[in-house]
Amino acid sequence: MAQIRTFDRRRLIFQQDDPCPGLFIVGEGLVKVYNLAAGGKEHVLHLVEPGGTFAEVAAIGGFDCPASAEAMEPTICALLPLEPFKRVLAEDHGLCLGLLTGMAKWVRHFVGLMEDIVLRDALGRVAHYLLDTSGGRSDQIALPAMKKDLASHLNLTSETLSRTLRRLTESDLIDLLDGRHIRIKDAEGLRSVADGMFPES
Amino acid sequence: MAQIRTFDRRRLIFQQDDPCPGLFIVGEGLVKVYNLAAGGKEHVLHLVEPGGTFAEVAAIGGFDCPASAEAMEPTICALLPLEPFKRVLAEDHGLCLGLLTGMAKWVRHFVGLMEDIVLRDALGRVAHYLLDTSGGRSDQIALPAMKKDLASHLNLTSETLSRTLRRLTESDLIDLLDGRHIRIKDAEGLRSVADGMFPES
DNA sequence: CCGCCGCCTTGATCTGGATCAAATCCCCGT
DNA sequence: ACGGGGATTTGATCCAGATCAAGGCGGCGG
Repeated sequence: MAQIRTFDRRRLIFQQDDPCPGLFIVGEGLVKVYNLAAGGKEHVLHLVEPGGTFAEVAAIGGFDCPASAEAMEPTICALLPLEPFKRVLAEDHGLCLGLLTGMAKWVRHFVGLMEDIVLRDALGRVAHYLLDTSGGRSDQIALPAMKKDLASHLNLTSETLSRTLRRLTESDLIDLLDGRHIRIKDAEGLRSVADGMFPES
Repeated sequence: MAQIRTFDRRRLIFQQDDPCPGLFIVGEGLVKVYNLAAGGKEHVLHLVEPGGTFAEVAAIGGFDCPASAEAMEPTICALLPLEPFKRVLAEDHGLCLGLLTGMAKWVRHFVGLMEDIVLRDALGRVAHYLLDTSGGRSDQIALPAMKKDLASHLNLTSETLSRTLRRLTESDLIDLLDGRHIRIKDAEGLRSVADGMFPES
């Protein structure tokens, strides 16, 4: 029922205000979902990794795409077109319930991002992002994308992100392993920075 | 099946991290849904007028309240407690579909707010808010709440909101009728300010 | 292996909006 | 009407983070 779609690196998948083509599920690669301001500034709403979906909200709500999407790496997606999706949705109550709770979780995550941007300063945002991304699982974090895109996600410039990571390193809260990997040295301390404390050193 | 609940002015309805009591529907009054930062700064997520609902997301997703809610005026709500709500939801496919599209619209509105906060400056945010609130219907706008709460919703201070409204007035784009009412004089011009143009005068 | 181009870091400066500080205004209860 | 307390306006100053400006560092194609 679904189609397979492949996209080269830097390929635009859809643009803001395009009619919604359906529900995408990422199989491989990385997709950046973002908005553009009049002046050209970009805000990265969501970085979608394999297993994630995008364009669900527009597909369900029946309106045009509220953002643009671009493949950041060679990417393979399954696309479930709008009509069959709506048909299945109208029949399958279990699916409907599942989507509802999935959407609720997604909204909550999104409210969290908004809170970060509005209520935390740069240091707090980065600290909170690192804790969230590590998931408490491991103290080893692989950044999902280029730093400039992470910075945009957190509504920072890449310069500020760079300086902020340096500050956290100098306070012995994290280690910068290489450009793409970070180790959390002091999760406790990082948590207090995320909650507005000033790092000691 | 639902209970009626009344709240005095300034009465806290629930706090962030409380277990979700269920789905609220406002009958009369005004409810402020907001988050607090560590340092005490407040962000108004949503101002709920009669006919609106709140706490839906937590009720559906089954997690704790992601924000706090306070009655801004004497307020009457219907509260549909969690258990009966879940029971109905599990049985009624039509309701489930309705909630799903309602939630999608809400997410979209919310993405719009995020876009505003991240991609527009103070002038653009206020101009866009005024256009959105008028709905193109009438050129007469009744502000739903105190200016300091509107300012917080747009991630501004009340001082900046005040100055911004003055600038728009001096550019002949709006008229300040009284503390609670604004008339749009030049919707065209306001739109271009919202899209990043500098007001002429 | 080399060269190039784009990302990342670091430093210097600038600025929009926050913060601090007064007046006023306005609503509401007495 | 009167008084009081919070809301709003207005002015002066401050500051976190943006912007501007160089280097430095990879990674990839040839």
